Amino acid sequence: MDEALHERVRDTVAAIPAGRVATYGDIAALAGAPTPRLVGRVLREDGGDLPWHRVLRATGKPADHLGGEQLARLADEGVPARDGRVELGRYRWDPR
DNA sequence: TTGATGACGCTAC
DNA sequence: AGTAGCGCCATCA
Repeated sequence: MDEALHERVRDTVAAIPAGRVATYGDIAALAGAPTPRLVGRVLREDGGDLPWHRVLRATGKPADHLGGEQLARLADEGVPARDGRVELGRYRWDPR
């Protein structure tokens, strides 16, 4: 198991500022994960202590099992959702 | 070891 | 714009 990578992903997700969102692909690229699927796996295991609600798919849509829970949290942080979809082009986290 | 599954992404239709 | 198919890597049966 790559605990280093595991921790790297967690750190990256935790680095997402409030009011901003990031895609699984972005997290994978920043954390150096081989595939975005690994990001989802990490969130599934240790997502309890992480702002997982700021992580969306490339389409700007949250994961299916999350329901409106994620959208509600984002809206509370100032990220409005349009028809269950967030405007990535505007709220996408840019780690410049 | 092979096959199937999954908090996904990209391309094609 | 929405749906479908294939690829991706790690874990489990």
